[in-house]
Amino acid sequence: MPESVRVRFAPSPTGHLHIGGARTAIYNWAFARRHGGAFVLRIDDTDPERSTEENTRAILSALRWLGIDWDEGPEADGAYGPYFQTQRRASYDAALARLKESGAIYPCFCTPETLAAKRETSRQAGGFSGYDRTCLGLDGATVAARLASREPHAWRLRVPDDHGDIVFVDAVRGETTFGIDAMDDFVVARSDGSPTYNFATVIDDVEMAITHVIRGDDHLSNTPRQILVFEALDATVPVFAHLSMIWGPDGKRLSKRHGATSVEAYRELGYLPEALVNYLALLGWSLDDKTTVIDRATLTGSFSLERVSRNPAVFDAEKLEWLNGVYLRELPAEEFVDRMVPWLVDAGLLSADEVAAMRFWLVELAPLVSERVKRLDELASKVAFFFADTVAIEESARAKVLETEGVREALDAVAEVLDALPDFSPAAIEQALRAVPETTGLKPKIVFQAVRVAVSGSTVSPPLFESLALLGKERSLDRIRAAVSSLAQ
RNA sequence: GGCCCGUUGGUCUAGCGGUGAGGACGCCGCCCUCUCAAGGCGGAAAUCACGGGUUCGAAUCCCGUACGGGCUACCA
Repeated sequence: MPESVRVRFAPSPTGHLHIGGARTAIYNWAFARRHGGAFVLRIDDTDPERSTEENTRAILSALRWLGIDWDEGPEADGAYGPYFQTQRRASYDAALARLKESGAIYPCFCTPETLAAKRETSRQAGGFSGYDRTCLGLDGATVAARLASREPHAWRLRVPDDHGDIVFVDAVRGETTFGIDAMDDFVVARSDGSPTYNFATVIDDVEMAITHVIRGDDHLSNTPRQILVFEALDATVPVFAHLSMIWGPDGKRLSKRHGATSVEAYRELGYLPEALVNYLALLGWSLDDKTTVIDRATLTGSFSLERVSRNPAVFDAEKLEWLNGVYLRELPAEEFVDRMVPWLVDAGLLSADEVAAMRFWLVELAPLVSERVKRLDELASKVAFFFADTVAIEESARAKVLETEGVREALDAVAEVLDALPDFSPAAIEQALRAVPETTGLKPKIVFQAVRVAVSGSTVSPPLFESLALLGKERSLDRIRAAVSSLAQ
């Protein structure tokens, strides 16, 4: 690429960061990183009704959590600011003045009511339903007089009469053509002087020297209009790349009724940001014909618009879960502990100031559970028995496992054997426990399950011998003996 | 209505004129195994939306049709 790449992500702070928006951000970011360019974050906060500072903060924090860093934008400065549209009004006004000067735009005094009525009738008749250029036909004196009388008016971009069809090469869709006949003189400035979206966006992209506009499919039809603005401004038209939508399982646009849709919600559900980024990157882009697990470095090193898919993608929560499990398993124990601790603290299993002292123990615990969860939020219930003083034994587990002929005696024997162990290591425990069945006549599995239930309260737990070792001799024995006495008649 | 865009197993995708249409999730089975996972092996699952062309040859190129989506605002 000749000039240095500059891309932007321009969310509207009318809500939290949506999964679809996150994917757009990821693609922009990865593209910028890949080409050594700049990733600009711009806040499209021109809708005063719905935009809030709180949403802006939430979006920034979601992006940070994902690890999507921006080179310019809020809290990052940059030479092309300000990065909030509400602070860029002077730019829009200046551009408007320039276009008035050049005659590229003209005032329109038509009222919204008459426009709506005309639109309705022409649509009924079929065919073109754009503006009929009533106000373009006004003579100079009339316009001057009506302007002078401060009659309310919007400003419209005049589509040049000699303009051919609008053709551009979309980086993901290829050549796309819009017939010029279907283009009407659209409004660039409202009667209150404020710029419309299609105008403001272009001014911003021009002034921020954006080279590639990577955005959602829903803007594809806006592109010819925006190209007209670039041309009126005599600015270089950037490369456009339109991403298809993300759908829910029913083929409809992803929305709340499909479940979690915000990045924040996935964080709260116990997903790892690297897994979410990987999953989203793959939702419409592929590295090759076989790679599914793609780390950040690979993504930023190999992302390309050519490999972005053109069709809409259904969001598959199950695949995301699987991928999250993959990342969880790959985490080194130390790292896993760092991610796990907040969840355990939140669940009240330990307090923040106990963590340092327990670190070594937690690092031992990590591998026992890391390959048994797909989300961080499953952790607390799986390890709770390690932290409790006593365990509540599940009724079904008691009935199915403990109340079996010979189990009481076996547990007695287990307690005795374990008590005699000088070394309470997993290996020693295993050796000792395997010797018990021989004396009781019960199958090893039966005995192991009985110990598992006595100690963890459930028929499902992390590996038994390691768990006993981690729990410690004393607490293990207490629980086994408690189970025995609860069985005594 | 008009204008654009899209269509490969249930899902995400590879493919870019000649393939047994490959991979991943999910599903099923077997193995491993102290439970659960993880892992290993194997399997079912795609008339490449449909119909016409072009070509010796089409999932791949062209044209229609159907279905889905977007835009068509003084919303973004």
